[in-house]
Amino acid sequence: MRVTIKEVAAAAEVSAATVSKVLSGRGAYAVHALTAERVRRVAAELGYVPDMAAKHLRTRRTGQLGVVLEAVGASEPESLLGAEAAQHAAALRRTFDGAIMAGLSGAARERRVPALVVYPGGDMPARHYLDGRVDGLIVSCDPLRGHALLQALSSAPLPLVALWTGQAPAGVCAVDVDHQSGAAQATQHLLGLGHTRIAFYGGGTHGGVEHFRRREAGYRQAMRAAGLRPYAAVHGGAELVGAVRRFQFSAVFAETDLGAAAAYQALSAAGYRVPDDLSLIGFDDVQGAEYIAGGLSTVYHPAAEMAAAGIGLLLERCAGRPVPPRTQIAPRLILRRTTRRWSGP
Amino acid sequence: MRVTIKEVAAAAEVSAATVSKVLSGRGAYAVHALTAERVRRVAAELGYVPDMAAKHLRTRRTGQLGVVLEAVGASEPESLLGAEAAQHAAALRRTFDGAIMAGLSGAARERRVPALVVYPGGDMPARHYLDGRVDGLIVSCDPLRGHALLQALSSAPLPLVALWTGQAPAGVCAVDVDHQSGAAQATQHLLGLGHTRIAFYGGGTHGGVEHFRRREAGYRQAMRAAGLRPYAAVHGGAELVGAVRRFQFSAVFAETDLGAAAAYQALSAAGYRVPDDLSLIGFDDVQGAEYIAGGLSTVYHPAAEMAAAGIGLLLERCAGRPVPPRTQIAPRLILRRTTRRWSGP
DNA sequence: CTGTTAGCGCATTCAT
DNA sequence: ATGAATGCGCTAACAG
Repeated sequence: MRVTIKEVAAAAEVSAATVSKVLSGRGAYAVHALTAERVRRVAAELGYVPDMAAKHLRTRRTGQLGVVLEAVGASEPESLLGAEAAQHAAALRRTFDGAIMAGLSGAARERRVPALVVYPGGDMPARHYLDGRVDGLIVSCDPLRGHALLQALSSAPLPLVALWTGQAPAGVCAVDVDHQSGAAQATQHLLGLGHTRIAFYGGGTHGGVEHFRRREAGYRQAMRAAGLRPYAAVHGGAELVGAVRRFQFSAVFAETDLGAAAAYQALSAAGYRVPDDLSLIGFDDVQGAEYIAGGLSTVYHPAAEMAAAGIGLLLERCAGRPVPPRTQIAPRLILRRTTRRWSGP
Repeated sequence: MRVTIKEVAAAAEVSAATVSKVLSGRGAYAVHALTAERVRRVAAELGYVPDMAAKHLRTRRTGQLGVVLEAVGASEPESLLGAEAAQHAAALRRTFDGAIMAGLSGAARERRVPALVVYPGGDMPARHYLDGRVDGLIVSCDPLRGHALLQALSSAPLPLVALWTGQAPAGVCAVDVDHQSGAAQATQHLLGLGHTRIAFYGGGTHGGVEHFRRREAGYRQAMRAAGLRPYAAVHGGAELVGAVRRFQFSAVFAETDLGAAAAYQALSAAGYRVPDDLSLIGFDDVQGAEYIAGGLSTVYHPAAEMAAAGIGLLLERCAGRPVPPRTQIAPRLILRRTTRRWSGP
């Protein structure tokens, strides 16, 4: 059987309350230094480990955070996305969920809060997060879906932080990557290289998704800021090749790295060289980006940083402190070998 | 305040004990059908949610599983791997952690067990998993490290399942991908295509790592089974090009997809065409593999399936049932466009 | 500074 | 078939 606080108390010849004060009180209670020292020593000798279940019951706090990963383990993506896009999206989401977990890991470990990963199953309503298991919830929304899950969860009287979204329900703290700024940075880099005829490659299946809309908005914003008229998004390899011919594009900004890889394949097949004939830049810095098109320049997608920020915010909220309702994490440019100064036609 | 079992009891005009029997007893107690029905209805009306902390304290079981991700959030990889390899490894691990989480997700959600993700921090010894938070532990070992963590954890009197390893300490259930079989499949595929001069590309920084050793073993096994003498592993782009010249290789099996991407770059730069001059096959099916070398044929790495199997095994152990000490998950070949029948020199 | 008392919400005897 | 009593291990008041 496990050793309890009582046994420690007996061995240290103090009361259980004193042991509790020493071992768990945040210094709020005054205990004689020698007594405290003795208690600690005895506890260590006995291998005492406080029982969390009992502590939780008493304090009504678990110190655990719930992580709701909408993306990972999503069950019916096909119906929303179409089969081929679904496979694509699944791989991407896994990657980002990995980054999310990494970000949570760093932040949560630093602060010593375990994260309880709960999965939004069909029949697992919001109430199930209210069973006293967690002190707060961090929700990694699937940008490819709506906000239904978030909506459902937001009715819960728990501190809530939403990841991957800029527009959370009232009372929910939203954290997102600043897609627009990232896209603007990419476009500005191309502009700074002397390109003016810059294509935006994207807008296909993802059409209505917030993130991709904002990437396109970043492109348009940067173009306009440079006094240029943005081009309409082009999607599909054949269409891109056609558009390059028609508009004499000297650069392509693809809304994702995988899009950039597809663009590169189409362009190469059509005889264009990157970066000699065309500069190419992506978004995400996915694993392997270094091998796309001989080393894809891209925008690093700070998913892990976003997750870490989310944990920080959630803990603030759990502590009852106010937090900003919206936070944006800025991506940054990663320059490799697919962009080059424009040297004329 | 939350509604407790007592309030439900009062509203349903029964005792708290009866409510407990109805709502949580596994049918072991006899309760009149009508009473039970009334209790359930009242509970639903009141929005009663059982308090987990209290339940855990009473039953000494949490229904939660601990997930220890050694890879994600690993803190000092550089010292073990060297800087450039570390970056490489970090990206890879994030991907696989994503897959792990996806696998856990599917399995755990299905069985309605939340997973508590805990991070192996420097000062978080095995005892910390013994505080009654979890019923069992699933440990995703970092193949690039040793078994130190697993060793430390295995002293805990908790059901333990180790992922990513074939050689767990006694009493620990080990689950791994069958790297050797995967590598043998890849090599056999090449052999079936008529290739006999097949290079194994790998063995660099990863030299001593179990997984990569087993991939090489798979290659050697398949070669020998075909009556051929395996070649020594070659590592590095320049070395590969030299070896291709010297040994007249017609095919290359790379121990990882990223290795295949690097091999492809070196080979292309040296004027070799894939698959016209050389067939190429990788291992992992990483995200973007479809864009490597125009569509890399590779071995799918069933990380998610492994994780799912691990959860299943852990739950069996938690239930006290016996489980096989070792489980191997078979990878499968994914054929894309980098392998071709050998048509002579 | 320390000990005593009193639950937290629930599941489980044992009566009835 | 149901209810009263008991305690899981711990912490928070309060009294000394």
